[in-house]
Amino acid sequence: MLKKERQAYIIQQINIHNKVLSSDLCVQLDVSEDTVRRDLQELAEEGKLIKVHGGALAKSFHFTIESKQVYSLPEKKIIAHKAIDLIKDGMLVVISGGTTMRELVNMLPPDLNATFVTTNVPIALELLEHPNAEVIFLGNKLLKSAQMAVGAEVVQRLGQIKADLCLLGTNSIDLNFGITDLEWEIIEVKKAMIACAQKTVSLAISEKLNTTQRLQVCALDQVDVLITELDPTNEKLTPYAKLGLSIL
Amino acid sequence: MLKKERQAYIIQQINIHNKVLSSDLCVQLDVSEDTVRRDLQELAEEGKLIKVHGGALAKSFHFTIESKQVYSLPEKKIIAHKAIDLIKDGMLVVISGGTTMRELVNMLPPDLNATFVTTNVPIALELLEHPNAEVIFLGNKLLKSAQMAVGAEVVQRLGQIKADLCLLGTNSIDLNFGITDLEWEIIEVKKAMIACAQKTVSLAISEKLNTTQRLQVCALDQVDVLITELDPTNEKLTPYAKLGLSIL
DNA sequence: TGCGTTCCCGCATAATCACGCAAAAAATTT
DNA sequence: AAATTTTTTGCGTGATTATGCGGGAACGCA
Repeated sequence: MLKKERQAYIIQQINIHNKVLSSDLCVQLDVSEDTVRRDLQELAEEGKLIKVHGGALAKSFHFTIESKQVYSLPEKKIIAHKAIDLIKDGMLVVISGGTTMRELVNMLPPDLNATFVTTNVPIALELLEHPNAEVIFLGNKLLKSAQMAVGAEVVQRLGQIKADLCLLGTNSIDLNFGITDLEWEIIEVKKAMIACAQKTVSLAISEKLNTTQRLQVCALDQVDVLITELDPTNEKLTPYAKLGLSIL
Repeated sequence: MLKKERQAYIIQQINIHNKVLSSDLCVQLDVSEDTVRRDLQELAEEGKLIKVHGGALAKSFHFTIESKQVYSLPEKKIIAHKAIDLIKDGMLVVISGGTTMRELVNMLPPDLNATFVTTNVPIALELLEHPNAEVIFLGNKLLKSAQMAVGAEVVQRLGQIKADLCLLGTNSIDLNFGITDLEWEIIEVKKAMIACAQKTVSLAISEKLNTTQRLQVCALDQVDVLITELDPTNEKLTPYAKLGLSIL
């Protein structure tokens, strides 16, 4: 077996498992541990992996302490409060994820009698704490990064729903590109959410205004209401109002 | 398992729970307490956490925010530990709810590569924290009391699954009446879980032995393994062993 | 105060690593 | 095709690192 082949195999293994053990590799490749170690060292120098005692880790294997996002930002509370007024008794509400949404669910008036549809696990959990809310979770394979269910199954079942309201936590909103998001699987679900609801509401902190991500969820003409923590008369919002969005 | 991996896992646990216990970690990671302690010490020197007696705290730990983590009974840890040995790489595991199950999910070895199917929201959330587990949530209407999805939809989709293992949190188990539970909708789902799995494991604290509820989930002949916190040779368990159950 | 847990220290063991050297393999030149 | 150079590999040695265990000290709780 050629050296290049071996190293390619190592990279491949790293990509699959995010790690390799020297001891494993020297069995799989039928070479001595020294050779494996030299290979790993070379690959490490080329920046293709991180060498550690006993093996190597994927370059993407970095662990940082991300301080847990404080979800009691006052802005989010303001937004949540405004949005809650849109939810009336008897409504069927489709609700996405995000910390703002969690804040909203937490603040729901206890006597509200509404049905909520979500694919987001933490949101579902919060909703379960509500005494009167009926909760429908559309499940399937769960996406770790967003803690939500995604996939054709979810999209299809959203298509069978006629909702009154779609509450959309929004990462990025822009005059030209509309609402955008990071991951393909997420925008698929959000699209379906918007499509099934009579009225779509975008909840966004003002810092998310006029920012974009790679993938488009929908254009602004599909959004009916925009909620930020700002006063509706704020000049940052006037361009959005001119496009026909209701500002709250 | 590589040292860095272990430390990354510790950091992750800290990020999730704001704290870790050395005693927990050494079980989860399958290393001695000394090793855990040395890891914590290293990470503390790097400023990634705060070492305290018995474990460590997140750097951002606020004493005002007491994490509402339920104090878990040591019995449940023993049970969880026994059950984890049954889960092997590549398995498809159907898993019910309950605090014991949560303990189990929390203790899953980080390098385990398995797929989990559940209908329980808190369990799904815990599973999402696991670095390698694939999580499938079978959703539908959520039952507030059990924080799980129930209904024909769930049962039907469970019927489409061929699982290797069914881990069943058990409220009541009795020699005559088998496993019983409180609510109609729950037993429907549990029945389906048992039916779709090759092997059914009942996890029960010994105080649940020889108790009954109103509704039967299944007779004992459908249960393959019974796990309690007791020693398998304990006389309380011998009648169950005589019925053909494996006792762990 | 007393008891169980956790911690700290040193040591033993085993695994891993780094280095040099020589054999083997591959590539290059003659 | 033979000879020479270069690269690669395996092995031995000793250093380094990682881990577990025992014993005594320190800690925390009742």
